[in-house]
Amino acid sequence: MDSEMARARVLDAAEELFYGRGVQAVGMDEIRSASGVSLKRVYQLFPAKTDLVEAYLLRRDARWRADLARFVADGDSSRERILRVYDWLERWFGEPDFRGCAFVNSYGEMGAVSEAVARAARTHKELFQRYVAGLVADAGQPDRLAAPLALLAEGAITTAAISGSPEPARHAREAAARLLEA
Amino acid sequence: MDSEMARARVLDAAEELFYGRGVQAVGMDEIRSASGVSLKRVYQLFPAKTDLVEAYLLRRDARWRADLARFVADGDSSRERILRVYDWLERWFGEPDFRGCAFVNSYGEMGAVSEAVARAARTHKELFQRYVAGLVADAGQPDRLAAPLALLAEGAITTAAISGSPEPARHAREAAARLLEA
DNA sequence: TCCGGTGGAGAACGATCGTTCTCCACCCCT
DNA sequence: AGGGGTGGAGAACGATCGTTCTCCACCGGA
Repeated sequence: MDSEMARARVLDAAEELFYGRGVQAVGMDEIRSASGVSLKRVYQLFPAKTDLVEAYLLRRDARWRADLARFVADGDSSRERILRVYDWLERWFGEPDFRGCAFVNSYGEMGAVSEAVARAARTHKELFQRYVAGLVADAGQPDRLAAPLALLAEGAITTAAISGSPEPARHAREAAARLLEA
Repeated sequence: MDSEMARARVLDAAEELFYGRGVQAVGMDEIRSASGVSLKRVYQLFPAKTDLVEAYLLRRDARWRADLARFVADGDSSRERILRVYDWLERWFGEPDFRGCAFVNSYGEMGAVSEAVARAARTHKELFQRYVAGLVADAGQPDRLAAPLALLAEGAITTAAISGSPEPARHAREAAARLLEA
């Protein structure tokens, strides 16, 4: 198994465990056993746990936004594409291992104590807001709609996570549609 | 110092430390030194750390909602009172030690591993949503507005926490006003 | 004045965890 | 065939932390 492969396996295991149970609740030894990569190799690839946490967040950010953008791009009109953001959220909320936003969770857990985690969360949210702003601009809608549309999505993620129901995505979608009408 | 007083001091210290740095980042010894209550007494009052965490969340929920309701009640009209929710959030976001929603943070940190924390977060959010629904009903607005108004508030809290800016409260307020117009 | 019990200070214990080290098997190069 | 270096398994180390225990000072009642 080459180094590329080992790295991917470690990151896969880290993502599943960190996201599913929280960063501090998962020990490095558990990542070793879940990934099948020896502890020595894990520490060669990621010299400290914080490096692994950072890599996990960066990779997840890229994949999350790419998945969202791919789904949204299938919309027929620019207005429809905005609303498809909430459809995608609803699908996400329905996944059995959905547990809210990895960045919000990590920020709540370590944001006060780890500047790297805080920065990763800030960057992720900023890129999401910029993406929404792009959709709004493409639809010829006024710029001021971007922030509330992002807030609705953000609120839906948190509410769905804590309540355990995907319903907030539909409420957010309806409200977004109403904001787009005016 | 009687038992009531000791309990209050411990909870005050726990709230400041747990909210400020996260539950797992704070040791019981630090709560002892911050509260001035001996470790033995702390454990008499709260037999385990989880009991202290639960008491912290319960007390914070009660006070948070009471503070909000007191501020909102000063609004002149029922419509104005709904919008004052976002004004109160903006004041909260501006406080120097604001670090997001204690329940969202605790849920992200321990929700997957502690059913008590998950339940406290669910209850808190449910009571907040019910409170918003009451304001909507008082204003004679349709019930379906309650959920999106709560989502805007929820999104504003998370976004303000991570971005470090109180601005999301104003965006949420403007969007809420627009939803109330239709 | 003695005494039992309450409470404080802090050491001690046991577990967990991040990180490193030891020891050994394997394998490519000459 | 021999040797050096890579990698695996897992023990070991040092720190932290939740929780308990020890020892002692104090204090109200006989």
